[in-house]
Amino acid sequence: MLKETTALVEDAGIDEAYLDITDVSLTAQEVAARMKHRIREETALTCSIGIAPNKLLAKIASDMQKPDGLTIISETGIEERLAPLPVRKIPGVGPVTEERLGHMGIATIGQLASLPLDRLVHDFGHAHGRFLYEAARGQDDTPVITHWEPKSRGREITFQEDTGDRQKILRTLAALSREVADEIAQQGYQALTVSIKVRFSDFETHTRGKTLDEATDSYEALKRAAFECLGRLELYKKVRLIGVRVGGLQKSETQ
DNA sequence: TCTGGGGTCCTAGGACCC
DNA sequence: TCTGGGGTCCTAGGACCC
Repeated sequence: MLKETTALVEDAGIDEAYLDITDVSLTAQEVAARMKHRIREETALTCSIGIAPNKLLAKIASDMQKPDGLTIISETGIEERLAPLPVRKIPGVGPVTEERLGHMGIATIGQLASLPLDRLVHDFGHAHGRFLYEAARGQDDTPVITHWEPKSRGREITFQEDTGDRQKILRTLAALSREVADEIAQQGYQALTVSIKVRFSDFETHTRGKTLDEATDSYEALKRAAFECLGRLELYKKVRLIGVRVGGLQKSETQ
């Protein structure tokens, strides 16, 4: 349905999307009204829409009036609109970053915008520091992405009861490997890396990974690598969760 | 708030090569 | 032989998003 408006749609999860309506002849308000109408008609659900010059601001805007909202952030006065909002309103600022900023006396986006770039890069690393600096100013030049290739595929499962039963863990790991192998094979991918994840009953989490000699979608090969990874972890506590993930996905050349 | 499952991206250290 | 710098790959862990 969204594509009737523009082909530039980025799928952002099961119930979110970004639309680039730069070249749509309707006004943003008209687009929003039509979308709300159609969504209500077809699903009986409301939705919240944010309209802004970029994705970051559109996302923030969409969150500003939650159910059934429509919020527009225009080119002018962006920093003034953002300044009073809590830093947590920035998508990409989670509980950890919020807490760290809090210790620095930074609670709002306006306060964040007062910090120099080098301070943020020093404290948060190159990418995240720069991201925070730009986000505080409402800057975001990332495009609406209409298509991308998957980078990894995984399966994980939490045991009904924490377990120390190694055979059970191995059986589960094999089953998960089977599911992952089948899925990538069916989707026409081969994987170059395999990693496993183990979470203990106290939530302590460890991963082990291995890069293969060549990409594969073979269950046996992926399972073997997963087992080898597990062998490099000492299971000294009961296990709550086990997972397998394959990465370095490449399109299979066969057919 | 927690703590289920599927993802992405980043960082840091070490190995290795030129 | 020693020293150094830069680049890339691998691995483990963590933050964050839906």
